Amino acid sequence: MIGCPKCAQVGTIMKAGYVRNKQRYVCKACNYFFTIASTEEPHKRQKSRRHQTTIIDIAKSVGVSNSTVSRALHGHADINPETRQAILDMAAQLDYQPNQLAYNLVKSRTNTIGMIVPEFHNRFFPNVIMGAHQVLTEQGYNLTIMQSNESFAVEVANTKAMLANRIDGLLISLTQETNSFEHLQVFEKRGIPLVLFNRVCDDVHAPKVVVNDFEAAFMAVEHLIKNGYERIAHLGGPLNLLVSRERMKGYRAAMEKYGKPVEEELVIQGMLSQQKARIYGKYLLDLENRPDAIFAVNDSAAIEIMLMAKEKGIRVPDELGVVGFSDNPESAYIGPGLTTVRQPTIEIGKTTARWILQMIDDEEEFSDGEERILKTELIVRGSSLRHR
Amino acid sequence: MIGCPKCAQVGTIMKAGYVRNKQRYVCKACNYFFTIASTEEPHKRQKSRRHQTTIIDIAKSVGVSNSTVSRALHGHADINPETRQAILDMAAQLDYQPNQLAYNLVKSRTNTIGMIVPEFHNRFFPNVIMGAHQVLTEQGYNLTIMQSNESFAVEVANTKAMLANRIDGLLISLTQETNSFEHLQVFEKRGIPLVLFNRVCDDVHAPKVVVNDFEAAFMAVEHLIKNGYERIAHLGGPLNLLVSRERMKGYRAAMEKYGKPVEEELVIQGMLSQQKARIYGKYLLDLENRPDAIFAVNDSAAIEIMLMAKEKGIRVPDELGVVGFSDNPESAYIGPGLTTVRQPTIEIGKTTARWILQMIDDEEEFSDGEERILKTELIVRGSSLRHR
DNA sequence: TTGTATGCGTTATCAC
DNA sequence: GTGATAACGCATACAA
Repeated sequence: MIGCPKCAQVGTIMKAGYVRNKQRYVCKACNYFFTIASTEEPHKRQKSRRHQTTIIDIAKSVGVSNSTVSRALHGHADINPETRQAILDMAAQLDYQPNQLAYNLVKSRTNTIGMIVPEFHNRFFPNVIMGAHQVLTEQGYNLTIMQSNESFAVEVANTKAMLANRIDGLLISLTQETNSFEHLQVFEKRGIPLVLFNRVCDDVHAPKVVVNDFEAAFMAVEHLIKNGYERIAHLGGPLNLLVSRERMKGYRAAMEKYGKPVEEELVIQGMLSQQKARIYGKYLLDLENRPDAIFAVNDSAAIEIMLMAKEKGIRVPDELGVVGFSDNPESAYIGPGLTTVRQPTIEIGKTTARWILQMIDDEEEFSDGEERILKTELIVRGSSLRHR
Repeated sequence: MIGCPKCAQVGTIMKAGYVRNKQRYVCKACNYFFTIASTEEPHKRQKSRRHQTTIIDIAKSVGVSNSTVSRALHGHADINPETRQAILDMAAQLDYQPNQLAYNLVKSRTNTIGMIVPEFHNRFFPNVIMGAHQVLTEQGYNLTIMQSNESFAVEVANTKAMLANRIDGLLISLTQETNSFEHLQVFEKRGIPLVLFNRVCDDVHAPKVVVNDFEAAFMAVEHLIKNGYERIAHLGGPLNLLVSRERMKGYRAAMEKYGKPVEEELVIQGMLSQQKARIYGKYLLDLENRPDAIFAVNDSAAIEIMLMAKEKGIRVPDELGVVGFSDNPESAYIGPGLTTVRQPTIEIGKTTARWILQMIDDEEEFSDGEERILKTELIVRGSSLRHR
């Protein structure tokens, strides 16, 4: 029990916070404040087993203030080269590792861009990541990747986490399920740059990077038509995905342009899973009056079709033309080769990354849904070249 | 120009810091300190255009202290249900988003696991990521992915960034170039959990998750031998990769076991690029006395071999058996099908993730290089089945 | 050129 | 049940 240094009373003393690592007390009797150097417990500093050395440690060791250390570490001007060197040496000696968390907190920016992708199953998103990663690292940004796993709930959770972690910008490609967009509109509201790519939507005011799905689909179908196919089916993706809708439109437009009637029983709109592809494929191939060509919304589906055709003894491309979308690696190697649409995946990544950096630098206003449309390329292989 | 409230002089006033958000001044004439509520500029708070609402804002609005708000937000006990609800409502109304940075700083943990992979070119790492991601998100952890791009320098930079961002643990697969390991030993020194996978090394005391490369290679070569191939070449990877060395050993062991002499001109050790694969493949196929089978260190190389064989009119599998490693998606579709070794990629990811979580929870000591070895599976396809 | 003091947004300790 | 206030580690405006 301690007594008051002023009125010498005992039992009237209570703690009153800390001052410079010393316990501060107040005497209730005489209202006198005083401190006592906390002897047995040097409060925090160096307390925890795993104390990470901080700039304060360096400052103490060198005998300067923490601000000087901070300046030295950041190569600010106006600093004595000798102190500076001493600080740098001490930092190395103490194995100093800057704490990015503290830095970010005080700067309220993280130099980190977030990216949310729906899946890692195909080459598409890994490639986009590679492209974005390259641009971002060149500019000194980190890239944090999350995966929504085609689940709306996970996507929302991911955006929340990104927000909480105060990323400087978000690149996102939506899930198949995503039909509501509040979780994205938050970014707009808070002025955090946002760029959508590939799986985009019209309900959020943010730049979008896409490919010319409509044109690509149009060209793919046109290619089939020019190769003599007449009754072309379309195995499409879920209609809440813009890309599916665009490809569907492209299909219909091409059919119309060349005067081919679209038989609705040959047009399917569904999910993208492999299982579904098999089911729809079977349906199409088992039709009494089966199509002589199929334009599939992606390569996985197209490949399923080709495998089933083989099982059923239907010859590709003579009895059945097939065109896919995306140019998966296996498409070059299967059967007679799968004709498909190649997407500039790396370029998509680079473009989205450049755009968001620009938004950050320019503090550019959210554009009213501006779109950048990258060009695809039709890769013609055996599956669509009928031997006449 | 303001005058001194005490001596009423003007022009003797200078700023002297802030006190409770008020500008503090001192009169140089009479040495009197005083403050003036900064009217036009309420200092910080709400100053920045993009002020994020904080718990303090909530506290003020509700009329309680920030500690109460903090407790309410975290569902602590001992809080009046009404105040609690009021706080929650206000939080929603003000669109409060917790600042993870501040949270992390004070807790000095981030709930984030870092992962560094050398490349995104093959399916391997994306799959590992999927596995790890699943386990980590289930346990409430975030996963931050970085890519070293097969560059040692980038790898070192990445580990530094991870360190700076105070991740709670690191999962890493090394680059082909990595021959020194100080950047990893730092983790050990600082007690940050570290797990190596796939591309591991013996120079750092950390758990490793690998597959049975030796056995797998042994079985692959054994399979070729049992299918009647005699002079089996090995197109190996760079020897500083442990996986390459193990596969090489497995190859040699199998050859030895079955009394096949290893002809050193049929054994190549090199880098993994596609270009190199073509060069080495050409060398092997152009040999005067060319091998009748090739065991390649990965599928990309094996596929290059198959393509070149086709170009040269060498029939696979009759004139040349080929076995790869990894089971890339295209391997199932090429030519007669590529026999290969399937790695449990998803499981690798899950295992590394589980392990690092365990290390975090148990504060487990760094094990002395303990290893977990997952099983591979030989996928037999046409490329190794000679028609006798 | 260097030091002082304050703030970034939270949590946690302790007094009440 | 609630309120002060000290950290967390760093940057920086001002003062010196």
